[in-house]
Amino acid sequence: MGLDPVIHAPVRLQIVALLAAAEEAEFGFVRDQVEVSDSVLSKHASALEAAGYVDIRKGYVGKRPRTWLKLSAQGRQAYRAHVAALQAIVARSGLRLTPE
Amino acid sequence: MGLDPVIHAPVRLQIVALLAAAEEAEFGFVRDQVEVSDSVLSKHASALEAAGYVDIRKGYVGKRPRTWLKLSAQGRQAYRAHVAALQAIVARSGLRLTPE
DNA sequence: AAAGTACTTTCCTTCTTGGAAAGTGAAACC
DNA sequence: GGTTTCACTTTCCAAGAAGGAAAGTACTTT
Repeated sequence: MGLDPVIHAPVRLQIVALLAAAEEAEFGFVRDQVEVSDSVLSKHASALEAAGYVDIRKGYVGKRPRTWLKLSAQGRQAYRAHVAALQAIVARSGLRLTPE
Repeated sequence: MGLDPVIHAPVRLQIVALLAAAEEAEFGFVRDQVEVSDSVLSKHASALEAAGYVDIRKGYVGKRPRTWLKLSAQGRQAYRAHVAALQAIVARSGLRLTPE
């Protein structure tokens, strides 16, 4: 039916949509935007990485560790396909998922 | 975050979107469109009814029993809100969930 | 009486999630 | 040097969701 089970969970949809908008996002930024705990984001990020949808990069800001997340090409494509599937479902109802 | 957990599950989203398009739909029609078994549709329909989102009407066609499902006003509103929430999330990514 | 129709319910097993808390490794503080 | 803190990660656990299979229900049809 086209919906991607890896992306469909509410938290993951939010993470992926957020990442789709940016090149890369910091772990802490995503955590705050999506409003989840460290552990929950960490788990979802790992799951998305395992699926090949997200690349996790570790580095430093000054001397402090920092983690960045970004959508892989595969993740971007999967997200687009997922949104298209949502669109197809919602379009059946006559709604358009478009603002205003 | 606005997504309605009752509606969000893939099968339920499909059911609700389908019902949103019509006045009423027959059980068998919905089952075939959504491609689930009798038991799965029956359970989801009951869950949606318990949430107050769907009205289940039983009647006959000739002498054979038949069940119709329809979105309640509350269900329609919840669906609209859910779609708006999806829209809000997806819009962040720059996508629009609009066809073409 | 037996079989079929149109679902409904129960049973059971699996998957997913989330919160809480402990763990890790490096850096900063006293 | 020992203790905290920071930035996550992992483990533990308990709860809820979901689906398939199969049995059940209430009639009707053959």
